[in-house]
Amino acid sequence: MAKVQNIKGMRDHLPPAMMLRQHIVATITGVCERHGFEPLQTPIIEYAEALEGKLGDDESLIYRFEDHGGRRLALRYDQTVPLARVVAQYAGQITLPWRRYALGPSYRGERPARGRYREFYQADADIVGSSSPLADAEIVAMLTESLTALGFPDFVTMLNHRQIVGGVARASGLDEASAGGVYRAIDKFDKIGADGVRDELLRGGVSAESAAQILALVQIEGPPAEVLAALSERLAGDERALAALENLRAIIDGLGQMGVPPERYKVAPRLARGLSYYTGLVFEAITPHWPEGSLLGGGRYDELVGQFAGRPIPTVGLAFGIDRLHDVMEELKIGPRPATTAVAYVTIFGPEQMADSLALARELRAGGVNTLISLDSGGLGKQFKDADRKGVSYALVLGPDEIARGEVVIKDLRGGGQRAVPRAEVVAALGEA
RNA sequence: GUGCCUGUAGCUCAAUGGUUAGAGCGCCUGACUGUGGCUCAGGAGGCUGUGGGUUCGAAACCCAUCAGGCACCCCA
Repeated sequence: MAKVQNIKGMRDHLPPAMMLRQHIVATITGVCERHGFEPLQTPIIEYAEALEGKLGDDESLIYRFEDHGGRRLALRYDQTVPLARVVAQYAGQITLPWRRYALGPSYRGERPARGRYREFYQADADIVGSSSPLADAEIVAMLTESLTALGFPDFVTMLNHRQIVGGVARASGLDEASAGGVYRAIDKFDKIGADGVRDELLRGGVSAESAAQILALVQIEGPPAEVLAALSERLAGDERALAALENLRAIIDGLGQMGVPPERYKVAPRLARGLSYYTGLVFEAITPHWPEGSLLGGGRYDELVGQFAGRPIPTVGLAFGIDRLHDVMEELKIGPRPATTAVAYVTIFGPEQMADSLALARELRAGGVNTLISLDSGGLGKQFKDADRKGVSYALVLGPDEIARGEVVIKDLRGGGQRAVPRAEVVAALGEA
């Protein structure tokens, strides 16, 4: 007999979890569509070649295999590479700038942990073909709207720019090659502290003097305007870093004008982010309730999309990790938690009343009320118990007396109590309840 | 991928190497032939993750394997 087991790092989502997941998805796609983003879906499988050479060190995490024809294929690693492929492949049918969102599973062969799985769902939202700081700001605004709508009480989005991070490294006399180690070290600041970062930098061959400078830059905190001012002072000689600071300033202005609450974002020079394809803005939303890491992140990547198209196509975007959002919401006990999809449970008094009950169920459904019909006419007690255990809020009774009077009894299984309402008013009564 | 911890009923957990592996919750039946939750009485449910080994004897000790958790790594 086959193993009764799912694959390591891949999960089944039973109804209670699935209902929360669908709420998360509906909330996020709602925000996307209110911003005029268009949906896109691509296959889970891509040519391995399409994914290779874009992820830096972690290509070993890609699931690869051969199909029956010997083609080298791979499961997609994120939604970004397929986006780049689509933009190049359908260049004639897509008008830039293009706002699109995509929802679906991606696969990484990592060691699973809490909030991190080998199969995970992402909702990806990107603005393709614009380098305007307004595009960057809109993405961050959508992130803020989404997390707020989901009910996250206290999240903050940390903003930084890759060329500021690069400037930090350059200011310390390091070349691009050794910069990667510097990014990784400072990215861990919140986890291992200043001394931890210093140790790691020294181990990586950075001089004590440079390490001290990097640490000083990275620890600058305060209101965005002040942080930007302090950074431009320290990075004064670095053209690219100054341009980046100007860009970040424009993005932050945009956030203000879009009405993003100031307490929801801050400039954080220590934010680096691992993915190597980011070129401009980088950001991560964090909450104190999830010390394991970020809720979601993203940034600007002006070169990746162009790799397929053969010309630069500036793009900024973000990825919501549905699984991670779900895990955190589960832990914080936020979000709706319906026990089932049905609101009403229509009992069947007996064989004589079955037709009336089925007709009532049909009326309720036509009126937009999710309705469960009993499969058992063997006693009301049993049916009430069934309805209660399913978590349905209202049980409806249509016995001989009710039918004679043209009424339906609505029994409130949550609060207790019951009342008789005229048959014609049942949908309205449940609608307002 | 590396290191550490864990795996016993549907769930949460008990059980000095020694009878037939237990409890709470949940589940099923009944008390209750037009009314769930509360109460009471009864009942079902286990090759102790899997496969080897040590031992007179293993849920417990050893090895392997699978799965989960934590740290590293990285990230959604």
